Amino acid sequence: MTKDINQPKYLKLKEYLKGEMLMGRIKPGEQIPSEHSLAEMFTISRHTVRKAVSILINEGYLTSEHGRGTYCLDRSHKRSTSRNIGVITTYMSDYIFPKVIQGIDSVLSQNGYSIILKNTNNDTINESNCLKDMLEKNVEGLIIEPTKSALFSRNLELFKALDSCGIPFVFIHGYHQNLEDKPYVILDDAAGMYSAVRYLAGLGHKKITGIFKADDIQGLNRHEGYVRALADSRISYDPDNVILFHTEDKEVKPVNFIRDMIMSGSRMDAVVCYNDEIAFKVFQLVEGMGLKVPEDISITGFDDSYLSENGAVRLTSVSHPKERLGMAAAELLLDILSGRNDAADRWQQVIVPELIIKDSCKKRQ
Amino acid sequence: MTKDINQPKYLKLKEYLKGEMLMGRIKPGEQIPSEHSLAEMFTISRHTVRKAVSILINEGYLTSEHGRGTYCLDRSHKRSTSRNIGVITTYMSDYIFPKVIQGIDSVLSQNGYSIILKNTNNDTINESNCLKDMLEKNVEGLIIEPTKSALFSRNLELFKALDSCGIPFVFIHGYHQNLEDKPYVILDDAAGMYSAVRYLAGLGHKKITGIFKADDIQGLNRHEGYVRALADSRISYDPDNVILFHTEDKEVKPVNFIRDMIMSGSRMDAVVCYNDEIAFKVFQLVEGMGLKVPEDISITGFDDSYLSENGAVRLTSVSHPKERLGMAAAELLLDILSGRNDAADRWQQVIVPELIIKDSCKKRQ
DNA sequence: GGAATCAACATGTGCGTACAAGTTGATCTT
DNA sequence: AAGATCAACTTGTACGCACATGTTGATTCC
Repeated sequence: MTKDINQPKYLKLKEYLKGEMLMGRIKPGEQIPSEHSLAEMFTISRHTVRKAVSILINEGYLTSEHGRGTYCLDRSHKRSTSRNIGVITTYMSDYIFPKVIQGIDSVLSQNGYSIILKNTNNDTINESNCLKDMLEKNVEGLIIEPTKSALFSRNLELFKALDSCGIPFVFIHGYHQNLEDKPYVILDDAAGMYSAVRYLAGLGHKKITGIFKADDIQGLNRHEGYVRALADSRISYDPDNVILFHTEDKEVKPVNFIRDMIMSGSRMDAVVCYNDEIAFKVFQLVEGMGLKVPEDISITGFDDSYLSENGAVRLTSVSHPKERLGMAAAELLLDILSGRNDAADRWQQVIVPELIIKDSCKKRQ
Repeated sequence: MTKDINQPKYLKLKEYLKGEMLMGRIKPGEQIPSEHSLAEMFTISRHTVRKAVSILINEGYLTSEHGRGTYCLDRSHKRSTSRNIGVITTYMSDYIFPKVIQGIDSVLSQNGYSIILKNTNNDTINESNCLKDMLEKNVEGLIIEPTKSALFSRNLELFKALDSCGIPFVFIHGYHQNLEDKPYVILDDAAGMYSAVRYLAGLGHKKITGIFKADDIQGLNRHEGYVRALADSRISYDPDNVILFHTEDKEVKPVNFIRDMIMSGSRMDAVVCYNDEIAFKVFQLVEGMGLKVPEDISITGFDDSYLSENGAVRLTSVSHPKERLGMAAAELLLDILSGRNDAADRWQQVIVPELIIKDSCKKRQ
């Protein structure tokens, strides 16, 4: 090991900095002196400092942040360079998915990443296969809409495998209850449903039927908001007035239930629905039975989708910032990837939706 | 994916050089122009050239030898069986995209492939970047919805590069006119529009306004079907009765035109629209002006999307087997990949759509 | 007390220059 | 003809300057 005294200056500086880091005198996360001060310290030009630093950035020792400074990186695991991010959704419908994926793509593609897309069709076994595929494909990170998130995840081992491979992941829309300490970006579903029910109560409605999805956490949270809003409105909770459905019977159970309730003569004042898809089905059913919305029955949806906008009656719905949600998840993942886990207070992001009042609710006569 | 036109100069040069190499205009082993001459060619400083070159050296594209020159490296060892298929669409909207991607995914995932998804936002420059990305990511094949397919493709070299890398691709929805010998799966757009116009003529309508997109081949073909149907119905073609629009003015031009025509007193009997999005906009405009659909004006859409189903009046539209189209493209690509190109007679698939008659057209009094 | 502003400082981009040092091929010398 | 020399090219190192752009925290203003 000959220490060539005639090394170029930029190599000398590079070796010095690398040595400081390898010996632990500069620790991961720590800021190194600014380019200007390094230039002064070594009596070389800033240009030469930048050359030394750029090599160390390329070798994965440093990272620099515009306007802030240059920082020592954690080199415990070497980075892969596939520049691919896996995205696992539950569905690829025209309902929420397109805008969310647009948001994700706009951020990722701008940062040179590509999306590998998979969907589970809300089936736990498919989720397991998707995760295995992603592990094989050496993606650099994952954005996951959890499947059947109301239940404890059966794929816990696979998520742990992601951890041990150093592949970070961000949940979107919800999270598994046994993975609640992981990063996620979700809506405040309870608050959204709360505002819808409070609004209907304020219009004088007493018998407010609720339709909720029972196999994902969004459904449970929306139900919780429903319960809280009833209590705060001094309306007693009636289990017979609540319909819980699963993915498998979403096409039939809600409408059958509402039809039976109306035909048996016990008509409700209003229906709050898990989402616009259900609300739209209920709307079509009610109008098909000769009743008028909102004159006879008020209806609210959730997600503020095209279904709430394009129909014969515009549905009052709870907003869903779909694109923003996707962008937030992508940005969070990129932050984690770049080692900026100082953003621990941004790991769990909850976006509060708003009630968008349109034409499907009316004061009770 | 927004393509920043204000890229730094060194990035522009980097992208240029990378593109030349990916397209095979600079071959492995070949020497690139000297730093001095590149600086002259791009009227930038040598310093900036060096910055661009140093990035490409780091990425493994180039190697430089002191005193001799800088040379293109062989990147062939990068290729392997990734089990990834690239999918490039024009948009990621909720309109047609979700069902097409569902169809593609259902076939590909069943065969163990994953989708790498990108979209061009119907911008040729973005298409170029998407193709370059895909070349780098060693996908095994590509499904491409062409961008601005009415024009000759400006990315011919990149498509040729795909060929020379042995990466097969299938066009969907349309094809570039200078790539018409490549495999594709498309709709018979002319036949679809023909049936809509013939139907309206059969209802007694004489003045049938047509709205067509002029920058993709679907629009041109639908226009052609319109022209043929008028001729076969013995209605003379009136250029003032036809509106052509581009991606960039789709939001304003069609509706403004129709509004002006109605306000100037020259009302049309019927409007055939490029797609349901336009038809829905026209529908909202017409009703907003106090006219009734279909009593006063008949309207047809195209694509048989949710927009034709959920509105106050169900729009008569031309079917679009979105999911089947995606599946057909994926199956064709898999056939080509497995070497079954004996199916040369299946390389160009044209699916004939049908007119779906609903409630937005009526016999002329 | 909170919002807006701004100066100081960080990195990023880009130009100019100069000279060092390795390679090549033509020319000169013997 | 063989070897030395040298001019003309290449890339490598190093300096200087200017301005753009992003971040931060102190200050000011309402």
